[in-house]
Amino acid sequence: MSQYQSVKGTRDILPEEVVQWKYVEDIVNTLAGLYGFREIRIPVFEYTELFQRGIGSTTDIVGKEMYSFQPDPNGRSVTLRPEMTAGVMRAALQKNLFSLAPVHKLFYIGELFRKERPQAGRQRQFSQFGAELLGVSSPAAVAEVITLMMHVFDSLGLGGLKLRLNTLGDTDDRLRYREALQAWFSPFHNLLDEASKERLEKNPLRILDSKNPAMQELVAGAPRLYDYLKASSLDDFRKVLFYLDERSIKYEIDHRLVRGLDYYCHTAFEVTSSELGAQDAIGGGGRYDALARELGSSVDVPASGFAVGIERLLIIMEKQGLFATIPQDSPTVYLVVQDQALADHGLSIAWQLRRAGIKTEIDLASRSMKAQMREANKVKASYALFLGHLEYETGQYSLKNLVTSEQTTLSLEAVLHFLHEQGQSKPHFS
RNA sequence: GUGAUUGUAGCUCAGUUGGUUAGAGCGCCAGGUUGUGGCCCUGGAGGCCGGGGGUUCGAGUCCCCUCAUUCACCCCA
Repeated sequence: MSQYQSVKGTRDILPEEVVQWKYVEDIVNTLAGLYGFREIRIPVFEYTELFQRGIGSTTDIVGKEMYSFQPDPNGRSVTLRPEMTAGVMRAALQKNLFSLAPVHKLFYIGELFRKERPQAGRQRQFSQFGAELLGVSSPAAVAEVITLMMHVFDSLGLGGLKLRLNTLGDTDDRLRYREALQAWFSPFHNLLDEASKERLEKNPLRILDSKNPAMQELVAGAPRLYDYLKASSLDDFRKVLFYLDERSIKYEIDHRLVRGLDYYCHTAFEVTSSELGAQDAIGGGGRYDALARELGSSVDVPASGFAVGIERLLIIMEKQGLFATIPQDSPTVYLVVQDQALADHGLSIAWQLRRAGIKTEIDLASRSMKAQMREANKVKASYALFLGHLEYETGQYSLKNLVTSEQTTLSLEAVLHFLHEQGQSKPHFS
């Protein structure tokens, strides 16, 4: 064990795993593009107030999970981003994107930081991809965002996911419901657990999705937000469901689904997987019409978005054996050099092959031919190209197909030609 | 922040009621004749048994502390 180890809740992604990450990222890039979303990259840290305003000071994220610090003695407090939405909206407002066009469709892939106790599927540094559709208040926008998210899951081949939806109504609806909830819970004040008591004051809706069985029992009899929705809110939600039905996207309606962030309104959704253990949410999102105003915008910017946890996604893919289909990035040629005397010549040939766009591996440690062959086999090279003294003198090289074990003797030009014919060369810079 | 769990070679783990030089499999390295892999065989390197203190003639094995890990609660991706 080395003296230093990675910080609690962080981990290294080694090359074998990076392949998996890129595979996922490629699909995200492709599909987001297919739906007309363009990538945005924003800073990993922001002024702390952005998150306090944007996410809500009553949330756990802001209350106890942020990594905040002062960049200099007189500086304002800054915070490592614990989520993306607030930052994306900030960027859009700061850059006046809405004066260029009323609608912006953005997606992102990036790392987030929350100071939580690590456990299965939860780390202090983790990654999400997500999309934000800004400037559209139609239920079509949420449907669009959900559809993209589910399309990604589908393309990756994930099975056994459950999409749950709820509607939180608009501000009026929630205000009236909030009062109704407080009135209903008040007589049971003594039965509430610590967290719920606090929520009763600050954000009674959050009592609804408590995991505490005792609370759930209590909640079962509580009034439903659904019954407090005005007609237009109800229509909005029904329209979302209509779109999902039309696209054959399966879902469940869950009246207790509230979501932890204050900025949501109308449709909220969450996707869970039974493969994940206790932290079973792989993605979620919803509509957040009030966020822009909250951040000081002078105009309304209705918005919808989702975020998906990449580490959790990869856990599911691993468990479902979905990595087998990822193509291996193995070399085409392993150049086997007889001995030290030919090492420099070997390097020269390797360089020529690479210039020709042929993925070539060579042993820089001058090990025995046997060792080189074992290595060639281990890295799954397609061919071994032998450079011995005979080849050096005659200019005729032995090329061995490592799958069929067939071996032929060719000039270097013929080797290049042959590999090009085989489609083994790739586009390159020259 | 709370609770529980585990901590022996790079990895996965054995290590009996505390008793001599701490083991296996995989991986790694090198060989198995003269320039060639996968299988097989042989050999080798690699462990202050997480760290500190204590009990004991003697501790990987018992006790305490500490650090780390993992899982769960809270909450979220």
